[in-house]
Amino acid sequence: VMILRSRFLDARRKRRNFSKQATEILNEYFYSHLSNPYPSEEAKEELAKKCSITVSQVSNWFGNKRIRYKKNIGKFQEEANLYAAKTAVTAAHAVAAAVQNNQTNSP
Amino acid sequence: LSEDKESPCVSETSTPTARTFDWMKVKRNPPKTAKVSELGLGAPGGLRTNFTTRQLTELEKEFHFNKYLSRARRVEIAATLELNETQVKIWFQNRRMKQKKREREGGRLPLAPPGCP
DNA sequence: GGACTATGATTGATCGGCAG
DNA sequence: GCTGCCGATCAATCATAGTC
Repeated sequence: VMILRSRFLDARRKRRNFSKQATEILNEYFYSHLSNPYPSEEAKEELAKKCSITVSQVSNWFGNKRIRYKKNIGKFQEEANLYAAKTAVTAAHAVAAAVQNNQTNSP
Repeated sequence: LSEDKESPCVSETSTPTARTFDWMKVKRNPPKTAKVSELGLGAPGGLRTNFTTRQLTELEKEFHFNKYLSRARRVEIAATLELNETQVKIWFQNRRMKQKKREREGGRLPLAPPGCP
């Protein structure tokens, strides 16, 4: 068990946390699709663009998120409720806007 | 990009937030990388093998020469490095994907080379 | 200053689908 | 049928960033 974990790979792992807003966007998607948090390739590209990160990073984020979430659902409960409420509000606004728009131009 | 069919895979619990969906229950079968027979290596029977630096170096060298392995070559390498043919096969598979990923992501976006502490 | 946690990346191996 | 490959994902681990 010689600790040969050097793995000739060191300089590669210079991690940098994502920006607050990028994490915000990713979490919004994750919790609003909690029943199936598997973004399509297209969705990943869009998220990557919005977050200013690569598609691979989006994949890594979702991979880690899914695993860690199911590993300890309780720990994410608070976060889940937070984003659930957030998306509910935006959804309500969308509906309101749609209704308004429907009234203004209905034949 | 915002459609979402409330999938038919829910499995219970009333609280709207604590529902458990099928993806949360997915469990992978443990690796079969255990030749429990012979070799008293006390192999539990399902552990992610840690490749040694020597093995990785050799595999990498071979990959540089051939992206794909012939059956014969695979057998040869597996024997030399004391690995399963499957492990060698999988390693090459993963290595190819890794290569593709790097090429495709070759040079783009996020760039912040020098100092920024 | 170091223990402890959060988080992004890596990677051996699995899963489902397709081709030969 | 069976086997290899691909693409996506899993699951465990690594190494660093952040917190206290």
